[in-house]
Amino acid sequence: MPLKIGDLAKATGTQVVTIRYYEKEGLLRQPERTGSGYRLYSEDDVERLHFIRRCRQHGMNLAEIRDLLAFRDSPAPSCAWISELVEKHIANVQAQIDSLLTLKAHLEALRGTCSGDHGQGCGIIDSLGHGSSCPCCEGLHCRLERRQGER
Amino acid sequence: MPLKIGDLAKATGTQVVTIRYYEKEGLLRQPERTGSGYRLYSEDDVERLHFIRRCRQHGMNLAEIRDLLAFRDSPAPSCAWISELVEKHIANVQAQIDSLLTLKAHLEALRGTCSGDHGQGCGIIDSLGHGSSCPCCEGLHCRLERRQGER
DNA sequence: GCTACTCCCTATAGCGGCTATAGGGTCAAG
DNA sequence: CTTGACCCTATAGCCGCTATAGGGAGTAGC
Repeated sequence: MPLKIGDLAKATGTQVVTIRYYEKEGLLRQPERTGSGYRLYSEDDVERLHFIRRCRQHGMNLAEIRDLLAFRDSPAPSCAWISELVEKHIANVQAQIDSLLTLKAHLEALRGTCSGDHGQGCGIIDSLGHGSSCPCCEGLHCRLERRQGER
Repeated sequence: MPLKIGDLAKATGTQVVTIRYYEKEGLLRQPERTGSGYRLYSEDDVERLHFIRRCRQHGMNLAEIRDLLAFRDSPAPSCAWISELVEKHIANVQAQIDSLLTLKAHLEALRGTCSGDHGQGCGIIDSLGHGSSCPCCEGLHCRLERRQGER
């Protein structure tokens, strides 16, 4: 027995609006409709949507998923490009990781500039620009005058 | 002598349109104008934009940068929140790294499913859904048997 | 029957941080 | 006096949703 959109949403952990969005984008096909226009889905659709969600979790974009679905629907002689796609994603993810590690190092250095040594400037603001000085560590140990009415 | 928007762009490695966008968003203030309406910038503006770009490189969003700029413009008694902001970003970046590492492991597992052992299914498509099988490794070494008309 | 409630429908706009496009004006060099 | 590089404004588009408005359908209890 067919599922309504809300059932499909629950079955796959997807928002109802997102399902309609995927349909509009051509990832899910036009479903059957009841007389009153309600969408009706089958188990196949549940699988298809699971597939899509899993791809999304792997950081693929909708265009890539469309390609994978097309292949799934009618396999072509070669799927070498699928391996390539996965390779590309691995490289991509690795690049993001590298960049985030660098970023983290920078942020930690930034944090270090406000460690409170002997009345030096706070350094966070200084490090970000290099001009005006932040008063926060003007006393010591970078801690907190209380400031009220700060959001 | 004042800079035109293109000069500022070059000096900071920013696109001209992005500079105008920052102005519209209230990160850069309304600059002087020539008689014919060209924007004119000073060295202060160069520094300010450098500050902004550095913050962006640290993954801060425009609202956060607006707050930092307001502080820079007129320092308040406490900047504890700045350290907190940096801490928050470090945690955030770490979370992204963790999530990407997991993702990478998954993608590598996915790649592994198409390594071509002895006629097993390709597994990439299989692993993403779990139903239809990908013909790619049906022979061996993940390459191209023909399969027609499934579903 | 009526009401209340939950679900469903379409259409449109908004998010962030730009980027692109259209349709012009300004200015210095050749 | 034309070419070409620069500048201007205004508006729309990108992605992957999410939110809002304004309504219809279906079911349970009175």
